[in-house]
Amino acid sequence: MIRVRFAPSPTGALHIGGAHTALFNYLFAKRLEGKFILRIEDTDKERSSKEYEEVILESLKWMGIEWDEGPYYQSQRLDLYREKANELLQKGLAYECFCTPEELKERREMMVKMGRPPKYDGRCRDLSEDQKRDFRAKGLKSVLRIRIPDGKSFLRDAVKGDVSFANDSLGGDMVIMKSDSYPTYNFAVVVDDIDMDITHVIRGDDHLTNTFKQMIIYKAFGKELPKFAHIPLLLGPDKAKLSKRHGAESVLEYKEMGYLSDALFNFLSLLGWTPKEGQEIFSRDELISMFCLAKLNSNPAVFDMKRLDWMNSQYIKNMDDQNLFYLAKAFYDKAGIEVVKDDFTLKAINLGKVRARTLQDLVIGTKYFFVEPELSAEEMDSINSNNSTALLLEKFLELLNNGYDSHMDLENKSREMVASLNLAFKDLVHPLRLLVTGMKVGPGLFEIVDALGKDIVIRRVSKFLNDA
RNA sequence: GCCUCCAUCGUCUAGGGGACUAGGACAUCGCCCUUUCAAGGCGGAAACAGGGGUUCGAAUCCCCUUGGAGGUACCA
Repeated sequence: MIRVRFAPSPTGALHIGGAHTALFNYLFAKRLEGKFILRIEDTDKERSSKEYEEVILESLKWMGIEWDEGPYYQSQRLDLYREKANELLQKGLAYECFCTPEELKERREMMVKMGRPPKYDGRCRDLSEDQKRDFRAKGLKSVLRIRIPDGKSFLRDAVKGDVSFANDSLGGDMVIMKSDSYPTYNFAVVVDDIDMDITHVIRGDDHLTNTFKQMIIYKAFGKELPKFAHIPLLLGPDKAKLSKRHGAESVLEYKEMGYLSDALFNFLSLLGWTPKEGQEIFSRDELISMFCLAKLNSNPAVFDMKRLDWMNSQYIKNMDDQNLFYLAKAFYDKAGIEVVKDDFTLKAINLGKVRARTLQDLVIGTKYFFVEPELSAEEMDSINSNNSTALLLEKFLELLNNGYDSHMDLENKSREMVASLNLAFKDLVHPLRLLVTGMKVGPGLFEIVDALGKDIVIRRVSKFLNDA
């Protein structure tokens, strides 16, 4: 049974990079009918918060990344880590260290200054019982460090291929239990991954060094390694690791901007992976059925908003009007526009969806269906500047009152009318559009008029004619 | 500094020794359509970082250089 995990730490919202990692874990698990486990890594007492944790769960749900097990909380598994750490202590594979953070920092800086790589010097490796007693008597708290053996470690990574790493450059014997008797990240991860029978660890490239540290811990426990897959990081336009500096980065922010979960899911899947040449739009099921770890790219990808916009617009324009309504409802609400699901609203959505990149765009582009447009003085002037406008509008209202079969029919009748007056068609269309929608751009005018209905159009046009 | 990873159009990528005149998509430009803006259709411009090898033959394999990224904590 394949078992993978996504293990965010609740020290911030779920960001796009995290979602990308979660997504690949999810696709992999689904493809091989395995389990996707969610684990909250909240061993940083200072920075972890319940709020962030909730945001992460909500983000995953919105993305449609459902977990099969968990969430497990590391903060509730402290006894296990202590027990396992003690095991290593008993075996002599770990030892107590009384160096203070200040001392360590000082020594590190010194080493860097001397042009040497910063590394713990192992001075507490072989303390005598007397020495330890002295330290404790002075009130010093100890951490537990694991001994890092000499030599080189080899990793067969599912996406990177073979990587080797000298244990010597791992930074010296590493801390596994902090002085507050909480486990460190690397230790808790390994204890949990072993305990939870994780078979494949799929995580960001930035963990590559951690993997080599963790391999030491696996070895200390005499456990088999899971398969590792380090997927490339997502980059911002400046090619640096995607972060807050690049603007929107949290998953929920994309939701609020009006991106569809399906579109983001699709878009993120194609960052670092090509399921099939010549196709860009894939359903979740297609992505799951085609997923293959070995086909992931090993080079990092830039997160391109323009491409996301395009993909989102594809999903919007191909979605049926009813479903789009359900998704857009929240955005109308937020804009203070009251909408109900009726033919009128669905027609508005149908006309608007072709030119919307986001749900926000859709709301802006269909607002005039629900709210009387307001024209600026400048726009009024532009309408008034042509002295045949009033005549054209009056004639148009007559046509409208006389009835028509379809928007095509109405358009033909309008063209004939304008031609009979020897005037230009655009002199009718542009002012009419502005009066009816308050905008200079949008769907076909006669489709709008038809969808809006006679009453609304007559009201908006007459208001202008009467004021003039 | 040291360690590790990475390197094809601006961006996402196809490519795993000859099918490459390097293909597709987004973005961009032009044209068509047209009452506008989109959408759609058609077309254009646009890349193998550089240098050495290996080979009859290299975008593809190896090495070096350069560039970029990540890591280097009692953070995760």
